[in-house]
Amino acid sequence: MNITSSCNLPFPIKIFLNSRSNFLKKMARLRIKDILTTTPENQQITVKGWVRTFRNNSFIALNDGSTNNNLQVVIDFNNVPEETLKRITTGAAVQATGILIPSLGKGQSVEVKAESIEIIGDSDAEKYPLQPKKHSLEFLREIAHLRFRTNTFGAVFRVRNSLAFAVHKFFNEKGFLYIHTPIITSNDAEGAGEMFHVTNFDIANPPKDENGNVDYKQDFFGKATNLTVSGQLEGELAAMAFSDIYTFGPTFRAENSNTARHLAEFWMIEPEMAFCDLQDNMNMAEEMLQYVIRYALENNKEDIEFLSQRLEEEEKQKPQNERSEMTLLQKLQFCLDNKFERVTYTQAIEILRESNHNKKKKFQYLVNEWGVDLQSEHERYLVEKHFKKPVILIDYPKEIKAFYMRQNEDGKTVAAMDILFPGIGEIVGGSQREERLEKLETRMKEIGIPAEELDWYLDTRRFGSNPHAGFGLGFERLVLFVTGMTNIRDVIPFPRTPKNCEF
RNA sequence: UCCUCCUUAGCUCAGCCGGUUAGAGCACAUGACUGUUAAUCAUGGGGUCCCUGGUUCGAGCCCAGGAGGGGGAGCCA
Repeated sequence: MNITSSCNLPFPIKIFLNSRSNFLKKMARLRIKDILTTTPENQQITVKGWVRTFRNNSFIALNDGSTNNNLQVVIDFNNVPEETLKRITTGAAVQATGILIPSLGKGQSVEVKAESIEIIGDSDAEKYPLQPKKHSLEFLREIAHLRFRTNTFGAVFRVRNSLAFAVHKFFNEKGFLYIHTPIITSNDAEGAGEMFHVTNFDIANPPKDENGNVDYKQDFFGKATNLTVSGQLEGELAAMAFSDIYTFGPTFRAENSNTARHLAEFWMIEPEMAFCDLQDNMNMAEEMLQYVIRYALENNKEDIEFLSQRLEEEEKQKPQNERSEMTLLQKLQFCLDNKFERVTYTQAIEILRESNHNKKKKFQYLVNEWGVDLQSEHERYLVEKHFKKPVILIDYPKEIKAFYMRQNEDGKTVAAMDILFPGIGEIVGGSQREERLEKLETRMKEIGIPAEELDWYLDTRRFGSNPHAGFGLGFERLVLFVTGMTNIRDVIPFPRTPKNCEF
Protein backbone atom coordinates (compact mmCIF):
# COMPACT_ATOMS: atom_id res chain seq x y z
CA MET A 1 0.00 0.00 0.00
CA ASN A 2 1.31 3.44 -0.90
CA ILE A 3 0.02 6.45 0.88
CA THR A 4 0.67 9.83 -0.66
CA SER A 5 0.51 12.63 1.80
CA SER A 6 -2.47 14.88 1.34
CA CYS A 7 -1.13 17.53 3.69
CA ASN A 8 -0.07 20.89 2.34
CA LEU A 9 3.64 20.25 2.34
CA PRO A 10 6.04 21.96 -0.03
CA PHE A 11 7.06 18.60 -1.48
CA PRO A 12 5.32 15.24 -1.86
CA ILE A 13 6.03 12.60 0.77
CA LYS A 14 5.53 8.91 0.14
CA ILE A 15 5.18 6.58 3.07
CA PHE A 16 5.52 2.90 2.45
CA LEU A 17 3.56 0.63 4.73
CA ASN A 18 3.96 -2.68 3.02
CA SER A 19 4.27 -4.95 6.00
CA ARG A 20 5.58 -5.26 9.49
CA SER A 21 8.95 -6.41 8.24
CA ASN A 22 9.31 -3.21 6.24
CA PHE A 23 8.37 -1.24 9.29
CA LEU A 24 11.10 -3.01 11.20
CA LYS A 25 13.59 -2.64 8.37
CA LYS A 26 13.04 1.07 8.57
CA MET A 27 13.70 0.88 12.29
CA ALA A 28 16.75 -1.32 11.60
CA ARG A 29 15.66 -3.41 14.56
CA LEU A 30 14.48 -6.94 15.03
CA ARG A 31 12.17 -8.02 17.82
CA ILE A 32 13.72 -10.37 20.33
CA LYS A 33 10.70 -12.65 20.12
CA ASP A 34 11.41 -13.18 16.42
CA ILE A 35 15.18 -13.46 16.83
CA LEU A 36 14.85 -16.25 19.37
CA THR A 37 12.99 -18.40 16.86
CA THR A 38 15.29 -17.61 13.94
CA THR A 39 17.76 -20.20 12.69
CA PRO A 40 21.24 -18.79 13.31
CA GLU A 41 23.20 -18.57 10.05
CA ASN A 42 25.81 -15.99 10.97
CA GLN A 43 23.51 -13.25 9.75
CA GLN A 44 24.18 -9.73 10.98
CA ILE A 45 21.39 -8.23 13.05
CA THR A 46 20.67 -5.18 15.17
CA VAL A 47 18.72 -5.35 18.41
CA LYS A 48 17.56 -2.68 20.80
CA GLY A 49 16.23 -3.19 24.27
CA TRP A 50 16.75 -2.79 27.98
CA VAL A 51 19.44 -4.55 30.01
CA ARG A 52 18.02 -7.02 32.51
CA THR A 53 21.36 -8.27 33.84
CA PHE A 54 24.99 -7.89 32.87
CA ARG A 55 27.11 -10.85 33.95
CA ASN A 56 30.79 -11.45 33.89
CA ASN A 57 31.53 -8.23 32.01
CA SER A 58 30.50 -10.20 28.93
CA PHE A 59 26.88 -11.33 28.93
CA ILE A 60 23.98 -8.94 28.52
CA ALA A 61 20.50 -10.32 29.07
CA LEU A 62 18.53 -8.03 26.77
CA ASN A 63 14.74 -7.65 26.80
CA ASP A 64 12.50 -5.55 24.56
CA GLY A 65 9.11 -6.57 25.94
CA SER A 66 8.16 -8.71 22.94
CA THR A 67 8.66 -11.85 25.03
CA ASN A 68 9.58 -12.84 28.54
CA ASN A 69 12.73 -14.50 27.27
CA ASN A 70 15.90 -12.45 27.11
CA LEU A 71 18.34 -12.40 24.24
CA GLN A 72 21.92 -13.03 25.31
CA VAL A 73 24.26 -10.48 23.78
CA VAL A 74 27.90 -11.47 24.19
CA ILE A 75 30.52 -8.73 24.11
CA ASP A 76 34.29 -8.99 24.13
CA PHE A 77 35.20 -6.67 26.95
CA ASN A 78 38.74 -6.31 25.66
CA ASN A 79 37.37 -4.53 22.61
CA VAL A 80 34.83 -2.34 24.42
CA PRO A 81 36.00 0.90 26.04
CA GLU A 82 36.02 0.87 29.83
CA GLU A 83 33.75 3.92 29.70
CA THR A 84 31.06 2.01 27.75
CA LEU A 85 31.34 -1.13 29.89
CA LYS A 86 30.49 0.87 32.99
CA ARG A 87 27.35 2.19 31.35
CA ILE A 88 25.92 -1.28 30.65
CA THR A 89 23.79 -1.34 33.77
CA THR A 90 20.46 -2.86 34.72
CA GLY A 91 17.71 -0.84 33.05
CA ALA A 92 19.88 0.91 30.47
CA ALA A 93 18.63 1.09 26.87
CA VAL A 94 21.23 -0.31 24.50
CA GLN A 95 21.66 -1.14 20.86
CA ALA A 96 23.79 -4.05 19.73
CA THR A 97 24.84 -5.09 16.26
CA GLY A 98 26.45 -8.44 15.67
CA ILE A 99 26.03 -11.87 14.22
CA LEU A 100 23.44 -14.39 15.30
CA ILE A 101 25.07 -17.68 16.28
CA PRO A 102 24.08 -20.87 18.08
CA SER A 103 24.73 -20.25 21.77
CA LEU A 104 28.03 -21.54 23.10
CA GLY A 105 26.57 -21.73 26.59
CA LYS A 106 23.61 -23.53 28.11
CA GLY A 107 20.26 -21.95 28.83
CA GLN A 108 19.50 -20.44 25.41
CA SER A 109 19.65 -21.71 21.85
CA VAL A 110 20.93 -18.58 20.11
CA GLU A 111 22.95 -15.54 21.07
CA VAL A 112 24.33 -12.41 19.45
CA LYS A 113 28.08 -12.06 19.19
CA ALA A 114 28.28 -8.29 19.34
CA GLU A 115 30.46 -6.35 16.93
CA SER A 116 29.34 -3.01 18.29
CA ILE A 117 27.44 -1.89 21.34
CA GLU A 118 25.93 1.52 21.93
CA ILE A 119 24.30 2.99 25.00
CA ILE A 120 21.08 4.72 23.94
CA GLY A 121 19.85 5.64 27.39
CA ASP A 122 21.77 5.40 30.66
CA SER A 123 20.32 3.99 33.84
CA ASP A 124 22.00 4.99 37.10
CA ALA A 125 22.57 1.65 38.77
CA GLU A 126 22.51 3.16 42.21
CA LYS A 127 19.10 4.76 41.70
CA TYR A 128 17.32 2.25 39.44
CA PRO A 129 14.87 0.48 41.75
CA LEU A 130 14.66 -2.84 39.91
CA GLN A 131 17.28 -5.40 40.74
CA PRO A 132 17.95 -8.80 39.20
CA LYS A 133 16.09 -10.50 42.04
CA LYS A 134 12.58 -11.19 43.26
CA HIS A 135 10.60 -8.16 44.33
CA SER A 136 7.34 -8.18 46.22
CA LEU A 137 4.22 -7.33 44.22
CA GLU A 138 3.43 -4.64 46.80
CA PHE A 139 6.74 -2.91 46.20
CA LEU A 140 6.35 -3.14 42.43
CA ARG A 141 2.90 -1.60 42.74
CA GLU A 142 4.56 1.52 44.15
CA ILE A 143 6.72 1.75 41.04
CA ALA A 144 4.00 0.81 38.57
CA HIS A 145 5.73 2.90 35.89
CA LEU A 146 8.70 0.51 35.96
CA ARG A 147 7.06 -2.80 36.82
CA PHE A 148 6.26 -3.40 33.14
CA ARG A 149 9.95 -4.30 32.88
CA THR A 150 9.66 -7.31 35.16
CA ASN A 151 9.01 -10.87 34.05
CA THR A 152 5.74 -11.16 35.93
CA PHE A 153 4.17 -7.90 34.76
CA GLY A 154 5.53 -8.36 31.26
CA ALA A 155 3.64 -11.64 31.10
CA VAL A 156 0.51 -10.22 32.75
CA PHE A 157 0.17 -7.31 30.36
CA ARG A 158 0.88 -9.36 27.25
CA VAL A 159 -1.88 -11.74 28.36
CA ARG A 160 -4.17 -8.78 29.08
CA ASN A 161 -3.53 -7.50 25.57
CA SER A 162 -4.38 -10.88 24.05
CA LEU A 163 -7.58 -11.17 26.05
CA ALA A 164 -8.72 -7.69 24.98
CA PHE A 165 -7.97 -8.49 21.36
CA ALA A 166 -9.73 -11.85 21.63
CA VAL A 167 -12.87 -10.17 23.00
CA HIS A 168 -13.10 -7.97 19.92
CA LYS A 169 -12.24 -10.88 17.64
CA PHE A 170 -14.94 -13.06 19.16
CA PHE A 171 -17.72 -10.51 18.88
CA ASN A 172 -16.60 -9.44 15.45
CA GLU A 173 -16.75 -13.04 14.23
CA LYS A 174 -20.23 -13.33 15.76
CA GLY A 175 -21.41 -10.27 13.84
CA PHE A 176 -21.78 -8.02 16.88
CA LEU A 177 -21.56 -4.25 16.52
CA TYR A 178 -19.00 -2.57 18.79
CA ILE A 179 -20.60 0.56 20.21
CA HIS A 180 -19.18 3.30 22.40
CA THR A 181 -21.53 4.23 25.20
CA PRO A 182 -20.96 7.52 27.00
CA ILE A 183 -18.49 7.91 29.84
CA ILE A 184 -20.22 10.99 31.23
CA THR A 185 -23.88 10.38 32.03
CA SER A 186 -26.73 12.28 33.62
CA ASN A 187 -28.88 9.39 34.76
CA ASP A 188 -28.47 8.46 38.38
CA ALA A 189 -31.35 6.05 38.56
CA GLU A 190 -29.48 2.87 37.78
CA GLY A 191 -28.52 2.09 41.32
CA ALA A 192 -25.54 0.07 40.14
CA GLY A 193 -23.23 1.83 42.56
CA GLU A 194 -21.86 5.07 43.95
CA MET A 195 -20.92 7.49 41.19
CA PHE A 196 -18.15 10.03 40.70
CA HIS A 197 -19.47 13.53 40.12
CA VAL A 198 -18.38 15.40 37.01
CA THR A 199 -18.46 19.16 37.35
CA ASN A 200 -16.79 22.35 36.19
CA PHE A 201 -17.77 24.22 39.33
CA ASP A 202 -15.27 25.78 41.68
CA ILE A 203 -16.00 23.19 44.33
CA ALA A 204 -15.15 25.58 47.14
CA ASN A 205 -17.81 27.97 45.94
CA PRO A 206 -20.49 26.45 43.68
CA PRO A 207 -23.44 28.60 42.59
CA LYS A 208 -26.61 28.12 44.66
CA ASP A 209 -30.28 28.39 43.76
CA GLU A 210 -32.89 30.32 45.75
CA ASN A 211 -33.26 27.39 48.16
CA GLY A 212 -29.55 27.28 48.92
CA ASN A 213 -28.93 24.05 46.97
CA VAL A 214 -26.16 23.70 44.42
CA ASP A 215 -27.55 25.01 41.12
CA TYR A 216 -26.52 22.46 38.53
CA LYS A 217 -28.36 24.42 35.83
CA GLN A 218 -25.28 26.60 35.75
CA ASP A 219 -22.88 23.67 35.43
CA PHE A 220 -21.19 22.67 32.15
CA PHE A 221 -23.98 20.33 31.02
CA GLY A 222 -26.78 22.29 32.66
CA LYS A 223 -27.49 19.40 35.01
CA ALA A 224 -25.76 17.12 37.51
CA THR A 225 -23.52 14.61 35.75
CA ASN A 226 -21.48 11.56 36.72
CA LEU A 227 -19.02 9.06 35.34
CA THR A 228 -20.74 5.95 34.04
CA VAL A 229 -21.17 2.87 36.22
CA SER A 230 -22.49 0.81 33.30
CA GLY A 231 -23.18 1.20 29.62
CA GLN A 232 -26.03 -1.26 29.75
CA LEU A 233 -29.02 1.05 29.41
CA GLU A 234 -27.49 2.80 26.42
CA GLY A 235 -26.39 -0.58 25.10
CA GLU A 236 -29.98 -1.77 25.16
CA LEU A 237 -30.98 1.17 22.95
CA ALA A 238 -28.37 0.17 20.37
CA ALA A 239 -29.38 -3.50 20.53
CA MET A 240 -32.93 -2.43 19.66
CA ALA A 241 -31.57 -1.38 16.26
CA PHE A 242 -28.49 -3.48 15.53
CA SER A 243 -29.74 -6.69 17.22
CA ASP A 244 -26.36 -7.69 18.66
CA ILE A 245 -23.99 -5.16 20.16
CA TYR A 246 -21.26 -4.99 22.75
CA THR A 247 -19.42 -2.29 24.64
CA PHE A 248 -15.90 -2.48 26.00
CA GLY A 249 -14.87 0.57 27.91
CA PRO A 250 -13.89 2.11 31.23
CA THR A 251 -16.33 2.06 34.09
CA PHE A 252 -16.20 3.95 37.36
CA ARG A 253 -17.45 3.11 40.82
CA ALA A 254 -16.95 5.45 43.76
CA GLU A 255 -17.55 2.72 46.31
CA ASN A 256 -15.14 2.56 49.23
CA SER A 257 -14.23 -1.02 48.39
CA ASN A 258 -10.89 -2.14 49.71
CA THR A 259 -10.51 -5.64 48.34
CA ALA A 260 -8.31 -7.56 45.94
CA ARG A 261 -11.27 -7.77 43.51
CA HIS A 262 -12.40 -4.13 43.22
CA LEU A 263 -11.16 -1.06 41.37
CA ALA A 264 -12.59 2.45 41.20
CA GLU A 265 -11.77 2.50 37.47
CA PHE A 266 -12.07 -0.76 35.57
CA TRP A 267 -12.92 -2.04 32.11
CA MET A 268 -16.18 -3.78 31.43
CA ILE A 269 -17.49 -5.73 28.47
CA GLU A 270 -21.25 -5.54 28.05
CA PRO A 271 -22.94 -7.42 25.20
CA GLU A 272 -26.63 -6.90 24.61
CA MET A 273 -28.70 -9.12 22.32
CA ALA A 274 -32.17 -8.57 20.89
CA PHE A 275 -34.54 -11.54 20.40
CA CYS A 276 -32.59 -13.44 23.02
CA ASP A 277 -33.56 -15.20 26.24
CA LEU A 278 -31.65 -16.21 29.35
CA GLN A 279 -30.57 -19.56 27.86
CA ASP A 280 -29.06 -17.85 24.79
CA ASN A 281 -27.43 -15.33 27.11
CA MET A 282 -25.77 -18.06 29.18
CA ASN A 283 -24.59 -19.87 26.06
CA MET A 284 -23.07 -16.70 24.68
CA ALA A 285 -21.26 -15.87 27.94
CA GLU A 286 -19.86 -19.38 28.26
CA GLU A 287 -18.78 -19.57 24.65
CA MET A 288 -17.13 -16.18 24.87
CA LEU A 289 -15.21 -16.95 28.07
CA GLN A 290 -13.94 -20.21 26.63
CA TYR A 291 -13.01 -18.53 23.36
CA VAL A 292 -10.88 -15.81 24.93
CA ILE A 293 -9.21 -18.19 27.38
CA ARG A 294 -8.36 -20.53 24.51
CA TYR A 295 -7.01 -17.61 22.50
CA ALA A 296 -4.70 -16.57 25.33
CA LEU A 297 -3.53 -20.13 25.87
CA GLU A 298 -2.69 -20.49 22.19
CA ASN A 299 -1.08 -17.10 21.72
CA ASN A 300 0.60 -16.54 25.07
CA LYS A 301 1.73 -20.03 25.91
CA GLU A 302 5.13 -18.98 27.26
CA ASP A 303 3.72 -16.15 29.36
CA ILE A 304 1.04 -18.33 30.91
CA GLU A 305 3.55 -21.12 31.52
CA PHE A 306 5.76 -18.61 33.29
CA LEU A 307 2.86 -17.37 35.42
CA SER A 308 1.83 -20.94 36.16
CA GLN A 309 5.32 -21.77 37.41
CA ARG A 310 5.51 -18.54 39.38
CA LEU A 311 2.29 -19.53 41.11
CA GLU A 312 3.57 -23.02 41.88
CA GLU A 313 6.67 -21.51 43.51
CA GLU A 314 4.47 -19.24 45.56
CA GLU A 315 2.22 -22.10 46.59
CA LYS A 316 5.19 -23.98 48.00
CA GLN A 317 5.32 -21.37 50.76
CA LYS A 318 1.80 -22.27 51.82
CA PRO A 319 0.76 -25.17 54.05
CA GLN A 320 -0.31 -28.29 52.14
CA ASN A 321 -4.05 -27.94 52.76
CA GLU A 322 -4.14 -24.39 51.37
CA ARG A 323 -2.47 -25.26 48.09
CA SER A 324 -4.65 -25.52 45.02
CA GLU A 325 -5.16 -28.92 43.47
CA MET A 326 -4.48 -27.74 39.93
CA THR A 327 -1.80 -25.58 38.38
CA LEU A 328 -2.86 -22.47 36.51
CA LEU A 329 -2.43 -24.24 33.18
CA GLN A 330 -4.52 -27.17 34.34
CA LYS A 331 -7.19 -24.83 35.69
CA LEU A 332 -7.50 -23.00 32.37
CA GLN A 333 -7.56 -26.23 30.40
CA PHE A 334 -10.19 -27.58 32.78
CA CYS A 335 -12.36 -24.55 32.03
CA LEU A 336 -12.17 -25.30 28.32
CA ASP A 337 -12.89 -29.00 28.68
CA ASN A 338 -15.93 -28.75 30.95
CA LYS A 339 -19.33 -27.17 30.61
CA PHE A 340 -20.12 -24.59 33.26
CA GLU A 341 -22.53 -25.95 35.87
CA ARG A 342 -25.96 -24.33 35.64
CA VAL A 343 -28.10 -24.18 38.77
CA THR A 344 -31.01 -22.09 39.96
CA TYR A 345 -30.74 -19.95 43.05
CA THR A 346 -33.34 -22.21 44.67
CA GLN A 347 -31.25 -25.33 43.97
CA ALA A 348 -28.15 -23.56 45.27
CA ILE A 349 -29.88 -22.71 48.53
CA GLU A 350 -30.90 -26.38 48.87
CA ILE A 351 -27.33 -27.58 48.25
CA LEU A 352 -25.95 -25.11 50.76
CA ARG A 353 -28.61 -25.86 53.37
CA GLU A 354 -28.01 -29.60 53.11
CA SER A 355 -24.22 -29.31 53.06
CA ASN A 356 -22.17 -30.69 55.92
CA HIS A 357 -20.49 -27.32 55.99
CA ASN A 358 -23.79 -25.70 56.92
CA LYS A 359 -24.84 -28.46 59.32
CA LYS A 360 -21.52 -28.27 61.14
CA LYS A 361 -22.00 -24.49 61.29
CA LYS A 362 -18.78 -23.79 59.46
CA PHE A 363 -20.35 -20.93 57.54
CA GLN A 364 -20.15 -17.59 59.22
CA TYR A 365 -23.61 -16.90 57.81
CA LEU A 366 -25.72 -20.06 58.01
CA VAL A 367 -28.09 -20.76 55.14
CA ASN A 368 -31.59 -21.17 56.51
CA GLU A 369 -34.24 -19.64 54.35
CA TRP A 370 -34.96 -18.92 50.74
CA GLY A 371 -34.52 -15.27 49.77
CA VAL A 372 -31.24 -14.37 51.42
CA ASP A 373 -28.40 -13.03 49.32
CA LEU A 374 -25.50 -15.45 48.95
CA GLN A 375 -22.34 -14.45 50.80
CA SER A 376 -18.99 -14.91 49.13
CA GLU A 377 -18.26 -17.86 51.43
CA HIS A 378 -21.35 -19.57 49.98
CA GLU A 379 -20.35 -18.81 46.40
CA ARG A 380 -16.87 -20.10 47.06
CA TYR A 381 -18.25 -23.28 48.57
CA LEU A 382 -20.43 -23.96 45.53
CA VAL A 383 -17.66 -23.26 43.03
CA GLU A 384 -14.56 -24.53 44.81
CA LYS A 385 -15.90 -27.35 47.00
CA HIS A 386 -19.19 -28.64 45.65
CA PHE A 387 -19.03 -28.36 41.84
CA LYS A 388 -15.32 -27.63 41.48
CA LYS A 389 -15.89 -25.76 38.24
CA PRO A 390 -17.37 -22.48 37.00
CA VAL A 391 -21.01 -22.17 38.00
CA ILE A 392 -23.85 -20.18 36.44
CA LEU A 393 -26.45 -19.27 39.01
CA ILE A 394 -29.85 -18.23 37.64
CA ASP A 395 -33.35 -17.18 38.75
CA TYR A 396 -32.55 -15.09 41.80
CA PRO A 397 -35.22 -13.60 44.09
CA LYS A 398 -36.33 -10.33 42.55
CA GLU A 399 -35.74 -8.45 45.81
CA ILE A 400 -31.97 -8.83 45.58
CA LYS A 401 -31.63 -7.96 41.90
CA ALA A 402 -31.95 -4.89 39.66
CA PHE A 403 -35.25 -3.42 38.48
CA TYR A 404 -34.73 -4.14 34.77
CA MET A 405 -34.47 -7.93 35.09
CA ARG A 406 -37.28 -10.00 33.59
CA GLN A 407 -39.81 -11.26 36.10
CA ASN A 408 -40.35 -15.00 36.00
CA GLU A 409 -43.79 -16.66 36.00
CA ASP A 410 -43.46 -17.70 39.66
CA GLY A 411 -43.80 -14.04 40.68
CA LYS A 412 -40.85 -14.42 43.04
CA THR A 413 -37.75 -14.64 40.87
CA VAL A 414 -36.14 -12.83 37.96
CA ALA A 415 -34.22 -14.18 34.95
CA ALA A 416 -30.80 -13.19 36.30
CA MET A 417 -27.55 -15.04 35.84
CA ASP A 418 -24.25 -14.72 37.68
CA ILE A 419 -21.18 -16.63 36.55
CA LEU A 420 -18.90 -17.57 39.42
CA PHE A 421 -15.26 -18.53 38.89
CA PRO A 422 -12.97 -20.31 41.34
CA GLY A 423 -10.76 -17.88 43.20
CA ILE A 424 -12.39 -14.83 41.65
CA GLY A 425 -16.07 -15.04 42.54
CA GLU A 426 -18.52 -13.19 40.34
CA ILE A 427 -16.98 -12.60 36.94
CA VAL A 428 -20.20 -12.06 34.98
CA GLY A 429 -23.51 -10.57 36.02
CA GLY A 430 -26.35 -10.53 33.54
CA SER A 431 -30.00 -11.11 32.87
CA GLN A 432 -32.83 -11.31 30.43
CA ARG A 433 -34.36 -7.83 30.48
CA GLU A 434 -37.98 -7.05 31.33
CA GLU A 435 -39.41 -6.23 27.90
CA ARG A 436 -43.04 -5.81 29.05
CA LEU A 437 -43.69 -2.10 29.64
CA GLU A 438 -46.35 -2.46 32.35
CA LYS A 439 -44.30 -4.97 34.36
CA LEU A 440 -41.23 -2.76 34.13
CA GLU A 441 -43.12 0.37 35.16
CA THR A 442 -44.74 -1.40 38.08
CA ARG A 443 -41.38 -2.68 39.30
CA MET A 444 -39.80 0.76 39.00
CA LYS A 445 -42.63 2.23 41.02
CA GLU A 446 -42.24 -0.47 43.69
CA ILE A 447 -38.63 0.39 44.31
CA GLY A 448 -38.99 4.12 43.79
CA ILE A 449 -37.24 4.79 40.50
CA PRO A 450 -38.77 7.88 38.87
CA ALA A 451 -40.06 6.93 35.41
CA GLU A 452 -39.60 10.47 34.03
CA GLU A 453 -35.83 10.23 34.27
CA LEU A 454 -35.73 6.98 32.30
CA ASP A 455 -38.39 7.84 29.77
CA TRP A 456 -35.89 7.40 26.93
CA TYR A 457 -35.13 3.91 28.21
CA LEU A 458 -38.80 3.00 28.49
CA ASP A 459 -39.24 4.01 24.84
CA THR A 460 -37.48 0.75 23.89
CA ARG A 461 -40.45 -1.05 25.48
CA ARG A 462 -42.93 1.16 23.66
CA PHE A 463 -41.60 0.82 20.13
CA GLY A 464 -40.80 -2.68 18.96
CA SER A 465 -40.03 -4.22 22.33
CA ASN A 466 -38.84 -7.80 22.31
CA PRO A 467 -37.21 -10.32 24.61
CA HIS A 468 -33.56 -9.36 24.96
CA ALA A 469 -30.69 -10.12 27.26
CA GLY A 470 -27.12 -9.22 28.05
CA PHE A 471 -24.41 -9.31 30.66
CA GLY A 472 -21.47 -7.43 32.11
CA LEU A 473 -18.04 -9.00 32.28
CA GLY A 474 -15.42 -7.43 34.52
CA PHE A 475 -12.37 -7.46 32.28
CA GLU A 476 -9.80 -7.28 35.08
CA ARG A 477 -11.44 -10.22 36.84
CA LEU A 478 -11.03 -12.20 33.65
CA VAL A 479 -7.36 -11.18 33.50
CA LEU A 480 -7.00 -12.23 37.14
CA PHE A 481 -8.30 -15.66 36.33
CA VAL A 482 -6.18 -16.23 33.24
CA THR A 483 -2.94 -14.92 34.77
CA GLY A 484 -3.47 -16.53 38.17
CA MET A 485 -2.70 -13.24 39.88
CA THR A 486 -4.59 -12.70 43.11
CA ASN A 487 -4.80 -8.91 43.43
CA ILE A 488 -6.76 -6.97 40.80
CA ARG A 489 -4.34 -4.04 41.22
CA ASP A 490 -1.69 -6.18 39.54
CA VAL A 491 -3.59 -6.78 36.29
CA ILE A 492 -4.37 -3.16 35.33
CA PRO A 493 -1.45 -0.89 34.40
CA PHE A 494 -2.25 1.94 36.78
CA PRO A 495 -4.81 0.94 39.40
CA ARG A 496 -7.23 3.47 40.85
CA THR A 497 -8.51 2.53 44.28
CA PRO A 498 -9.64 4.45 47.37
CA LYS A 499 -6.76 6.72 48.47
CA ASN A 500 -4.62 5.76 45.51
CA CYS A 501 -4.40 7.51 42.15
CA GLU A 502 -0.68 7.60 41.36
CA PHE A 503 0.84 8.05 37.91
C1' U B 1 -16.64 1.21 56.11
C1' C B 2 -15.70 -3.14 59.70
C1' C B 3 -12.27 -7.16 61.64
C1' U B 4 -7.16 -8.59 61.69
C1' C B 5 -1.91 -8.46 60.83
C1' C B 6 2.19 -5.46 59.28
C1' U B 7 5.61 -0.81 58.66
C1' U B 8 13.70 -1.30 60.73
C1' A B 9 19.38 0.23 54.83
C1' G B 10 17.56 0.90 47.71
C1' C B 11 14.96 -4.44 48.17
C1' U B 12 13.76 -8.90 51.39
C1' C B 13 13.96 -9.47 56.40
C1' A B 14 16.32 -10.45 61.76
C1' G B 15 16.56 -7.52 66.20
C1' C B 16 16.19 -11.51 72.97
C1' C B 17 13.06 -9.22 79.12
C1' G B 18 13.07 -1.83 77.57
C1' G B 19 19.83 -1.09 78.27
C1' U B 20 25.36 1.25 75.95
C1' U B 21 28.08 1.61 68.86
C1' A B 22 20.78 -1.33 65.25
C1' G B 23 22.43 -6.42 62.02
C1' A B 24 22.23 -10.20 57.65
C1' G B 25 21.49 -11.50 52.44
C1' C B 26 20.85 -9.13 47.92
C1' A B 27 21.71 -4.31 45.45
C1' C B 28 25.50 -0.32 44.93
C1' A B 29 31.03 1.38 44.78
C1' U B 30 36.25 -0.32 44.30
C1' G B 31 39.45 -4.41 43.05
C1' A B 32 40.20 -9.58 41.33
C1' C B 33 38.41 -13.33 37.93
C1' U B 34 36.51 -14.05 32.87
C1' G B 35 31.44 -18.81 28.84
C1' U B 36 28.18 -16.45 32.62
C1' U B 37 22.57 -17.88 33.61
C1' A B 38 19.66 -13.62 39.94
C1' A B 39 27.97 -15.39 37.94
C1' U B 40 31.77 -15.82 41.87
C1' C B 41 35.49 -13.91 45.61
C1' A B 42 37.53 -9.74 48.67
C1' U B 43 36.97 -4.80 50.64
C1' G B 44 33.88 -0.55 51.48
C1' G B 45 29.95 3.18 51.86
C1' G B 46 24.84 3.23 53.20
C1' G B 47 19.57 4.11 58.74
C1' U B 48 13.97 10.24 59.87
C1' C B 49 13.78 2.15 63.11
C1' C B 50 6.27 5.19 59.10
C1' C B 51 4.52 10.05 61.67
C1' U B 52 2.91 12.76 66.24
C1' G B 53 2.53 12.72 71.34
C1' G B 54 3.17 10.06 76.03
C1' U B 55 5.38 6.58 79.98
C1' U B 56 10.57 5.79 81.62
C1' C B 57 17.06 7.33 84.23
C1' G B 58 16.81 5.11 79.24
C1' A B 59 12.12 3.40 73.69
C1' G B 60 13.28 0.14 67.23
C1' C B 61 10.79 -2.57 71.49
C1' C B 62 5.63 -0.27 76.11
C1' C B 63 0.89 3.17 75.68
C1' A B 64 -2.46 6.64 72.75
C1' G B 65 -3.72 8.96 68.16
C1' G B 66 -2.75 9.27 62.89
C1' A B 67 -0.91 7.64 57.90
C1' G B 68 0.22 3.74 54.45
C1' G B 69 0.17 -1.47 53.09
C1' G B 70 -1.33 -6.96 53.30
C1' G B 71 -5.26 -10.65 54.34
C1' G B 72 -10.59 -11.31 55.33
C1' A B 73 -15.80 -9.15 55.17
C1' G B 74 -19.61 -5.84 53.01
C1' C B 75 -20.89 -3.39 48.14
C1' C B 76 -20.11 -5.38 43.10
C1' A B 77 -17.85 -6.67 37.78
